[in-house]
Amino acid sequence: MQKEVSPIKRKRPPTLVHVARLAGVGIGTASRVLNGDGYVSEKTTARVQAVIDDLKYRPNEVARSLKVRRSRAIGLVVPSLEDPFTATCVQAAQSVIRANGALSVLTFSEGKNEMEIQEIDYLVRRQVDGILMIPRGTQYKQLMPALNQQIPFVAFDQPVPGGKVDSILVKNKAGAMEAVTHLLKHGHKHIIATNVDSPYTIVQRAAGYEEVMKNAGLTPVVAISQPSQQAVLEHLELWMKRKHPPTAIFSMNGLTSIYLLRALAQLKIKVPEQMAIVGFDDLPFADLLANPLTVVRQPAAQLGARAAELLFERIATDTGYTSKRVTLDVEFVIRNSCGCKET
Amino acid sequence: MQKEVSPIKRKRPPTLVHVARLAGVGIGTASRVLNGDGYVSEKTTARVQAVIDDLKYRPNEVARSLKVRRSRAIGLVVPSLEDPFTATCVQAAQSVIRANGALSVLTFSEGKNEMEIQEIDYLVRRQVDGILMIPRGTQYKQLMPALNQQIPFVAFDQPVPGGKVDSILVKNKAGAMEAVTHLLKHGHKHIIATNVDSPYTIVQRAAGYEEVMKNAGLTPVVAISQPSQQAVLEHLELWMKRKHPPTAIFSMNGLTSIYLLRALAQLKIKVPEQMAIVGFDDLPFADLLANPLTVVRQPAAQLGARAAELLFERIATDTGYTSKRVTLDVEFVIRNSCGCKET
DNA sequence: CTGAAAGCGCTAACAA
DNA sequence: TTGTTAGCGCTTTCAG
Repeated sequence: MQKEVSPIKRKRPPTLVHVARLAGVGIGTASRVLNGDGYVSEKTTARVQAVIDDLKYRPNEVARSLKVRRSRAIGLVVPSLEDPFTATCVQAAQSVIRANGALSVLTFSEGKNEMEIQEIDYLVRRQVDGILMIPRGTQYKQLMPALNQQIPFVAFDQPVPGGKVDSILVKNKAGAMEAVTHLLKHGHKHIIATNVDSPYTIVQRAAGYEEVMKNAGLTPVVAISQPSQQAVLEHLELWMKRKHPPTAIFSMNGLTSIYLLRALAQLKIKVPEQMAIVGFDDLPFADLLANPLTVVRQPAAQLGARAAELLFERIATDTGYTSKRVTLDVEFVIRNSCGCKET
Repeated sequence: MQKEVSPIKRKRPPTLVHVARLAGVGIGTASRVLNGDGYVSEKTTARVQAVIDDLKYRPNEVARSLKVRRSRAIGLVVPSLEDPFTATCVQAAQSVIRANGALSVLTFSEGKNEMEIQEIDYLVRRQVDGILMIPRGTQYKQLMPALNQQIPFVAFDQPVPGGKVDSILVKNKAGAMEAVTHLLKHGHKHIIATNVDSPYTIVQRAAGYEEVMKNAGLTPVVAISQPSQQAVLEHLELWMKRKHPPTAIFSMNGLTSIYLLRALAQLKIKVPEQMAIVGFDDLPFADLLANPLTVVRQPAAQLGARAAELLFERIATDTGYTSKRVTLDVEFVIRNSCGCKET
């Protein structure tokens, strides 16, 4: 008899063997009624089922996973839940994961490259059936070794550069162009684009901004600050001291918009009279802000859901790695920080 | 030889057996170097390690879990990530879970009782080592059968009524009392308390409200609306038509505050001049709102972290079920929706 | 120090 | 239809 070593003294839960014995059938038969497949006579089924109910038997999914070499678990790695945008994506992804009978294993990368690979590695050891991730710097060459067991993978929000990886993205550049064009219509000449960080999506948005500015014969200015309230404030003060201070700002993500709005309030710069703002990424209660923000809204829920769906498709067909790219439309939501009257 | 049945055609990743064979050692020895325990000579260790690196071998955690009967996974069930409060709790809990070398399995109950039990049942089958949950109606009698394998369990934000369950809570009643007392100081006589839902926490807050009102010789009015913008608006319209319309509202949770602020804006009721507001639960950008909200702030991150810590403590000591209750302090944050000048 | 062997709980042949 | 058997990949005695 095996001696109990762990500090866990609880008695062991019933197994299929117990069920089979009590029902007076073979373990194979018990398994069959459990899974509802194979041929089992009605009476046997009933008898086994009775024992299962009686014992409150719960099949051990870990054992099942080991045997069938599929865990029915999906790994989900995102930078953090701080950004409501991410929370929405995760929630939507989890719904489709759960609907597929799988469970989602949630992990955070803090947007750090090392953590991204480390977490993937961890998930691979846990034998997840697939991984969904918002990458923030992971390159194809780093991803592949981590995925050496050839686990289906889908990136969303940002792609993994350098190789064949499926990704679900939004129209970053087009959205940015629409935003900046709108500002142009309001007659602004000195528009700067800013952000607190500069991953892929921001680069795309900045490109859209630059293109529109150049086409209009204006000089684009992209300013990236440190991600802190203080840094954004200082940055803003500097800009205002210039010969031609900006009259409009294109804020390239949600968090940046927040910092900016605070900084503007501190410097008592009126929005939109003294400074027009258009942001990329909507905020939860943007309509209730002192300056209702005009934004390019990303379809966050759709993004997460589509990513999960694509992953399951890959798992089902086992198509190996492809580089399918789905690009979702964004929506321009006019409130009044851009100078438009509120509707 | 086993025929491959699943649609998965990928070749199987290396196992410990492969490692052992290639290193010319026994499988037990390979396992020992893998886990760094037991006595293994330096040279053997080196040899095995070399093969591991070479093969890019990744230990199969599922097999390990089955063998040692511990999964190093913690189940996390929350209503949804919609509320930023929950997102913060989850994020904090995940951090301590990950720091303990475990992974977190995230699941949503949508606040529905059936789903809560169903998800727990599911997690139990997956052999999680413990469960962390924000219960929304689950009773002790329902929880226990679901947990029949005696898995450590900690509730947070809300307790599980009717039995011995550890829980981490916040001072709902005291916080509410502070909020209402503050409103009283501003001279209000007609203060109503409202919410869009009425689970445990709200009942506690309402109790605090009622106590303060009664002590002040005033009549408490608790109004619960349907959880929709429209319903809240209609409710508000009705109140305003009364003989003595409220001059102040105690909004008992974050989402309700949002709905209320919108309704107030639509009816063009000025905050705080015509209507003072104090909310329970802070909002992410409450300071940037048109009416910076005075709130009772809950220590969301601490709540999630403490819950996870308590769970690991229970797992380590396997103390069985107790009914430890930790009650965290809340913080009263004065902005200006209550009538105070902004600082 | 190291190898062999016995399972963890379950599924999927394969016989009966 | 049903019972038996052989593992899934790993840890942990138990001998050597």
